[in-house]
Amino acid sequence: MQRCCRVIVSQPAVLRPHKGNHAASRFCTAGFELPEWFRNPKKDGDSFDGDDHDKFVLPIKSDPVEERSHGGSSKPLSLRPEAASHEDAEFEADFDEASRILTSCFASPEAIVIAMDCCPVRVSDRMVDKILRRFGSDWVAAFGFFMWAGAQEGYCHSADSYNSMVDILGKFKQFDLMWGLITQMDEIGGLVSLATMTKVMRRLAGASRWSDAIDAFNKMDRFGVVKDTTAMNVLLDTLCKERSVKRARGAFQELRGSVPPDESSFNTLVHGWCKARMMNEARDTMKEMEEHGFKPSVITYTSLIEAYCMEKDFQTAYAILNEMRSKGCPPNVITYTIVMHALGKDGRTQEALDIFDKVRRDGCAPDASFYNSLIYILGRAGRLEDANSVVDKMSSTGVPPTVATFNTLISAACDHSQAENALKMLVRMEEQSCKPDIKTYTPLLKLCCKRQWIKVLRFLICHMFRKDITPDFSTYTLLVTWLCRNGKPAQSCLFLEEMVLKGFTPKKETFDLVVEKLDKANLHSAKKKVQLLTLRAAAVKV
DNA sequence: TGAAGTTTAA
Repeated sequence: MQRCCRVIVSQPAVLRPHKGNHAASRFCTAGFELPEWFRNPKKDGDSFDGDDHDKFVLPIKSDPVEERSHGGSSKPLSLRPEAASHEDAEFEADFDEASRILTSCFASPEAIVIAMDCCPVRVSDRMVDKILRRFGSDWVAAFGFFMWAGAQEGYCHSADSYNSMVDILGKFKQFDLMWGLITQMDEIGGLVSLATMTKVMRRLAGASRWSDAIDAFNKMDRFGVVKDTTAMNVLLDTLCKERSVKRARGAFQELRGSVPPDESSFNTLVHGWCKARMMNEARDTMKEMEEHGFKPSVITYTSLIEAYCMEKDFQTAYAILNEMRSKGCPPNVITYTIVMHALGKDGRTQEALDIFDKVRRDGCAPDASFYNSLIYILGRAGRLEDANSVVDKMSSTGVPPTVATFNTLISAACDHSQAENALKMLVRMEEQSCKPDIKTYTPLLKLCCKRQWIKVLRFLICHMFRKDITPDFSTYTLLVTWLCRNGKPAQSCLFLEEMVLKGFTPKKETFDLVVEKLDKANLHSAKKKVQLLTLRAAAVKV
């Protein structure tokens, strides 16, 4: 078992929110306005880069730039909108306190339990849910809190909380701990459900432990979860999505005697073959499907079309579209989205836009994903104005923009160096109560690294934290590598440290790059630190 | 997150 995987090293304050939350408040006001220094980066000699070349920490006491932009008012900015009620205020205060403790560095979940014992935080389902969401990328913190909460008098974890925790442990490959939790859920009685086992199977397969995923399916009736068609389909889908369609077929052949397949079982397999570009097998499965009395549906054909689109074989894709129409199984928005998107990606912009007319001719209503794809294509083609006007069209046709809409626009703006427009989009999201996700920030973070806008970067990370979004593995990798490549090895190093502390294992190339750049910059002590981290990360991996 | 589609990214 791998409990004490974290080591105590000095905490890089890259994401340190304690005191932290309050530091965040200076950046992230309730209404979220762009700071003055962002709008006028060069004013008063202030640049995006700003200060803090090596000390890349959140401002704790005061930030003159921020104060200036708010008229130097001494009133501290509030962290969040006024709490709706007294209970809400108490909840938020407790949440901040728990969050503060969890953000300190602990060697093990047990150490967190001890630390938490000294604090008077009130536990509730809501609290556990929010903590697990915020610390979903820090399994030691999440699990420590979870254990502590479970031991509080008068409180029992809900099945949902258990499931979230199972998922987090699985995400970090803490499979022993994960199974321990499942046993606990089973002992309490009736808490293990298909939802739980779905997470288990997906995380195991995601870690390339396909046979363990199949074993998990096989033994799930021991926990009172029925091995029915729905459950089998989850297993098949998991194996297909996690790069093992052959194992999916194997499992299917073994199970079909005891579990009756349905239309989705076959569609799942067809899709699996298509994703693996094994078209003969896909066609064979379609035949088999018909022998079982299931006619191939829009879903089946759409999978085929997608595979041909990925191959850029648009001729065949068009031929299948016609075949579908003639067979009385007309394509739908999803089918068209796939074709349009692939055309756009291939640079065939006009042909892609023609699909829009086809959709209307076929009388099928565009949905948000379809529009999002259209926006993506326009953005890629540099037609940002047009892309923005699609959003207006969406709203006018009763299809509200989604996170992906904004993310696509932000990404397009960043790609065309329109940083301010991208940032304004964040404001628009806030205005429209559209919750950002990690994909919202990635292009912005990358742009900041490229431009060496350390201050904006810090601002964004703060903003993310307030939204309960923490960098994932690829975001950390992006931050580390792009900062390194752009002459900010010291800051890059801090993110690398943070990344390891959160339980992520950076790739060897990432370490090598940082060491190389630190060396070139004569930052020897930082280099030594990174070399130590490399060893520790390797130890964690075992 | 999951029987098909959109946004990040090396």
